Amino acid sequence: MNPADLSGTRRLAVADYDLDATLGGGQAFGWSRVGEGWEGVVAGRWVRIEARDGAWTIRTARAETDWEWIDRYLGWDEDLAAVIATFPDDAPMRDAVAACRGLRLLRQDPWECLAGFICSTTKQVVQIQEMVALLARRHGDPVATPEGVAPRNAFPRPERIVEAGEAALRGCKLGFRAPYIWATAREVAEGRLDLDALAKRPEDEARAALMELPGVGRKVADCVLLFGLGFPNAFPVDVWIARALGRLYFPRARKLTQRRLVRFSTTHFGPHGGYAQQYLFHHARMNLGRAWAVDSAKKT
DNA sequence: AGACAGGAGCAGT
DNA sequence: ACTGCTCCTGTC
Repeated sequence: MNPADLSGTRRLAVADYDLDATLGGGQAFGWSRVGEGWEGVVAGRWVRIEARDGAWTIRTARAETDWEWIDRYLGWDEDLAAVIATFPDDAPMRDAVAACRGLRLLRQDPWECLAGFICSTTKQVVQIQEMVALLARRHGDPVATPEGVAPRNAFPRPERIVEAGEAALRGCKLGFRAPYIWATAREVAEGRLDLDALAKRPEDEARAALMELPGVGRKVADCVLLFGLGFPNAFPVDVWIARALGRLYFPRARKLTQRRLVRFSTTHFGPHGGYAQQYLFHHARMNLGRAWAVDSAKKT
């Protein structure tokens, strides 16, 4: 290797992992498709991942001796077959698994995950990505990038969000979410909420603590529990899931309350309900489409 | 061009 | 417990 090239490169064989669905499917908002790969910032490091014929190339700006940070984030060594085996054996799940096999759950930084999903309310993925990118560009700390790659910042830590102030956050197109993010960042920055500690608490307690935060309701809290804190049974019910569940499991129901869907989802889908949810969600969005979902919602 | 988007919080019933 | 309204901002 050229001694002037200080970047780290790692190659490994990964099976049963759909990188596009996982990084671009709406569970994380900081990734961009660049050429044949994905580029983002994980644990304060710029990283590029290319998947080709089951072989991955992971590239970093600096040489790395320890890859635990990215292994943990991607969770590629998780036994997907074992997870899928816990799903209920019904037609909707079989269809979703057949269509999306290889879709995975990421293990994100809890703060970045929380901030991202506060931004997500009443927004579509591309718009959330834009807000998150603006926040990073204007308020995040720079990370090292390889020669020839444009400078890039990490997602701002809570302290930087607090410093930025609400007006600057509105400038990042956060709209009415600006005061939510700001106040939540302050709770974390000033030590009143220890996000990492939530992972060790019972799910109900962790959820309740999250829902104390401004801008965090049940759905956002469940996203953070599932995508950031590692609670495998957390099951975010957004409009897509609500429509999909209604159509697939309650085709004759007159109306479905959020509460009823939450109760159904947390009991019916087993110990890895969150994983099952991601499959149903992605399948409904990618393979069935909006017309399918909306039509079903109206056809009460 | 008015509704709507991968919600939350609030008041009112 | 449920309904209805508002909160920014783009997009179709």
